Formats: sequence, structure tokens, C-alpha cells
Amino acid sequence: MPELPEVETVKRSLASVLDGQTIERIERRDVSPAKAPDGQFYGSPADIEQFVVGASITGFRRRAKVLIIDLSSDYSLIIHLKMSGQLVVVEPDGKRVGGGHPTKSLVQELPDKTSRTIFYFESGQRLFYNDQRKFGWIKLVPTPEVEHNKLITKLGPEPFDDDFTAEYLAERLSRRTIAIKTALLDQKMIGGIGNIYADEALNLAGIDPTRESKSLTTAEIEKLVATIPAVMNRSIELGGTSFSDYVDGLGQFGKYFDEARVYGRANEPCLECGGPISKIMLGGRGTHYCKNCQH
DNA sequence: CGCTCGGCCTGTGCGC
DNA sequence: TGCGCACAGGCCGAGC
Repeated sequence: MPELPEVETVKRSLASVLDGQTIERIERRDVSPAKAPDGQFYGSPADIEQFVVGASITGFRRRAKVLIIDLSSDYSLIIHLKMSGQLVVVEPDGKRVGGGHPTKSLVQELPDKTSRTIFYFESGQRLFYNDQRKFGWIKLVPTPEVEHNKLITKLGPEPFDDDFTAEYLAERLSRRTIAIKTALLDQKMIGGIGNIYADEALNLAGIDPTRESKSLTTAEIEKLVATIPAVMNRSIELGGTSFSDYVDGLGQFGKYFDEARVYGRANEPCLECGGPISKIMLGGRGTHYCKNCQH
């Protein structure tokens, strides 16, 4: 589910209510399958007891699609929501802090069967880490080690970084034969792009997603370097993309989907030419584009 | 080294 | 109405 704009939205919403709050207790649930750690939380019970319980939250950070919660114990929680992860704050009375939405996924009381870990705060509020498909994870690491952690160091520059330039991207694409769409999803090349925004940015740039990476012209690469942060910024403004059950930390839906140009719009008319949006499989991912407008 | 594909999980929606 | 298959926001590792 969450790509950079969704994780950024979750980060901001959680920070607005949980910054400075003290964790009173942790509950790790749903221990199946046996090989996954309790609650998908990688950390020994002793370490969690010592460095998480009783600690307060000193800040929230994001790197690409990874959320980092810093604690007063000088330890940090590194969290990846992968496809179906949610972090949702609930009031003592069980209501979402932001009120949430009256939809199927939110009518249900928490915890539900997807709730893997619950953080109880002294305020009485609770933070639910829900993950239907169980691909996501939480890891406990010393704060000084976060930036040296392999999960973080392997990530390429983010779309908003100063070092995300046309020169950088041209160099990285210059000898690659993989489709440009596949290249954009490579987190080592650029950190934070996922399936939705790869399709959207390529549409805005007028580039066919199946093109060989090394075939892109300088002008096309310059367009991409502009459209990628543009589409991400617009999505952050709208609170990310929800097309089924993504919600932010307050249970709010993102509205970018209403503005999506190609993603999820197979067979619908292209906003530019009116022709049908195509959907193909590329590198195992559903890929949406306009054959008239993207070359 | 580069590339493609299957696997990890659970659920939903579609075609038959 | 029921059944089985394809696909879903991500990423890793095996195998060529």
C-alpha cells in the first residue's frame, strides 16, 4: 500500500498526536506463522521491555517508504508497512482520533484479526499496527545505528533530495536494459517510488513504461526528474492514495486516487486524448498507461 | 553483474 | 450461488 506520500502522511498524522507521549505497554499478537516474530516485531522481549516500555517518543522520521520512531531510550523503531500495513491511533473509547471514515474497514472495532502489535500510551490512547498480509515489520535498533542500518543505507536518493538530478538519473539508467517503469521501482536507484506513482509520473512525462531504460533521451530524463516529485507533492497534499483500505494514523482516507491519471483506470478514457487507458503486466506489476500519449 | 520470476500472506472480485 | 483463479500499495533471493 504505502509509497512515499502515504508514509509521509502517516508520519505527520502520528506525530500530531503521539509526539512526546510515553509508551506504557506493548502487546504483540497473532504469532502465526511460527517463523515470523511475534507481532512482526523484531526485537527480543527483554530489549522491548528495557528500551520501549517506559520510553517516550522523541520524534518521527521517514526515509523513502520506511518510518522511523525515535525513543527517549536512544533506541528507535524502524517500520515498513509493505503492502497492507496500517498504523492507527485509537482513543480510550475505541474511536479513531480523527474520527475516521464509516467504511467497511473502519466500522470494525480494533483490535481485529489484522492487529499484530498494539502500543498502549499513558494517555490511554493506543497505536495499532495492523497488517493483513503480514509482509511488514517493526525492528528495534539503537538510534545511532539507524543511519548505518543496511535497510536505510541501500536506499537511493529521494525525489526531493538535491542529489536527485537529471545527471544522476541519466548515469544510473545509461547502461540498463530493464524497462524504465521497473527501474523507477528499484529502491536502490530512487527511494520511495511505488507502483502507483511510477505509472503516474511516466504518464505525466509522456514516456512509455516499457521503454528500455538506456533509450531515454536527456529531455525525457529531465521531464521525469520533474514529474516524479511533482506527483509525490500533489499526493502528499491530498493525504496519499486510498483505493481500498489505506488510512493515515488518524483513520483518514487519502484523496489522490480521485486525481489519478492512469493508475486503476484501465479501459477508462485518457484525460488528455480520450483514448482507453491500457493495463499490462510489466515485471510482475500491473502497469497503466496511455498508448496514444506515452511513447 | 543484470535480469526475471517466484515466494512471502490474506483477502477480494471476477468469470464461469 | 459457488468455485477457482488472478491480482493487490513491496521487496528479497534463487536461478539463469
